[in-house]
Amino acid sequence: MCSKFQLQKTTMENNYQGDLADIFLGSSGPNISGANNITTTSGESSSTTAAAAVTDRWLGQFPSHPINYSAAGIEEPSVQDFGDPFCNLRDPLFHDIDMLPAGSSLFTSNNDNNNNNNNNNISLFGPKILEETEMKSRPTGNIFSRMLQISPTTKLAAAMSPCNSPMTGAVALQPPSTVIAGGGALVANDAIISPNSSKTCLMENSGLQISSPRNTGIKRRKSQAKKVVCIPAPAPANSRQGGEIVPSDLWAWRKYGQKPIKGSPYPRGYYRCSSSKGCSARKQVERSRTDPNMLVITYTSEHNHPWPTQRNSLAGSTRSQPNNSKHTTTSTSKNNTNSKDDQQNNISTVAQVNISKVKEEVAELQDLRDDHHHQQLAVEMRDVEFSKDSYQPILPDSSSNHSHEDFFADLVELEADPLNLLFAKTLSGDINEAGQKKTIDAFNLYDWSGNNNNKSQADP
DNA sequence: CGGCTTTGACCGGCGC
DNA sequence: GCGCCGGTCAAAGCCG
Repeated sequence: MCSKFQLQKTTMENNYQGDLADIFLGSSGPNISGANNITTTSGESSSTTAAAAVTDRWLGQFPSHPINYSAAGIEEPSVQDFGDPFCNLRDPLFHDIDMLPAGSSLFTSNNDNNNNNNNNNISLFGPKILEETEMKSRPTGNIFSRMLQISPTTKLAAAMSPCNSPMTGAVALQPPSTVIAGGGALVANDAIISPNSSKTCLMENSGLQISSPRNTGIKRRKSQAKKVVCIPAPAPANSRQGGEIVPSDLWAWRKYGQKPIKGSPYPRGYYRCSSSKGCSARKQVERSRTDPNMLVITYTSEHNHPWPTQRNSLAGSTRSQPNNSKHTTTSTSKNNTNSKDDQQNNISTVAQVNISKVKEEVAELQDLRDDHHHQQLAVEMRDVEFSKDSYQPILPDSSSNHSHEDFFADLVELEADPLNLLFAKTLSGDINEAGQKKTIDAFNLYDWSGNNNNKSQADP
């Protein structure tokens, strides 16, 4: 129950600071169990948590595509398969396949159902970024067999047809260091899978060519690592001519180009990180040519800076959403009287603000601790080995010998990953130094009402 | 005024 | 070598 596993860097670059592997995928699909069933750690009946709320509300942006499992030839998720109190928690928000210890079989194949009862032991939070070599080495029959690696040298006939899988309501974010798949698709290092499906959501990647004609002549086309995310398109394809409504994430992106792609009726948009000058992070957004309801986002390179927490660094990050042009981060920061519809439109923006708040709260808690050792861990969190038990949600019947020390260790671990913290807080609440449950307003995180006047909002 | 999107042009990789 | 294709640049205009 306490197995440990390594936090690993991606294969891209050593100074990876979280983007490509940092995908959060939520789920709004009604048939994906758990997305709406997250319970609080105290087991309260009215326990649809803020996390679930945020998921729902966030995903409210996106069209819902109920899965017809039978029609799709997909084995419908069964409660028996995950018959444990962790099931619903893990499934919707923390189906972090990447976090699985070697040999775990969270999403077992049909031949692996016997292992399902062991799922209790799987961490919900331990971020683990698989390296390509590790993925390759995974034996078939477990989760990793479904992670199809998309290497830059592999040609795939199923070009840009990632959406055969029944992913529903997946949302992409890029908080550092975590891959969280919420019953939808999981994006790993150059791979994407659909955990609820026997089908693999495979992204053609080799065809994507990254050139830097005006750079130093470095050939990058085949060597450039990429990550591909497939998410439900927030709006119909005809929302705007040539434009896409791109779900914003925690980074600020600036569109620098758009090209029609041969073979696809949909253009591809090119975005670069505008959070920091000199940041080489880029992403490409286009609709799947086989499923216009899905957006294919390809991330290239990585951010060379921490995530944007300043308001201005996020400015315009949602501008690509034409209907939201009046509700960008700027308006969010100075106008708290948005209508409900506006709130929906601003979900991602609010999330960004709340993430900043989470960071500040973490900082406060850390001040309380004054634990130098863990401070050090925070600095080195990317390389630190940690116990996955640290991320075990506190549930009534769970073996919660969860010491306060461990909890604070969690905080440190989570510091660089506010999204993780976001959910961790929701699940376990906050504990002060005396070990008492502290009802920190985790819901502040999900204050979509726009009435949040908390000073920790990023805008000064 | 700063930052954004749009869009045509430019450039390099790749296949034939 | 040539042409296609995709990725990027940069000017122009828009927006708050």
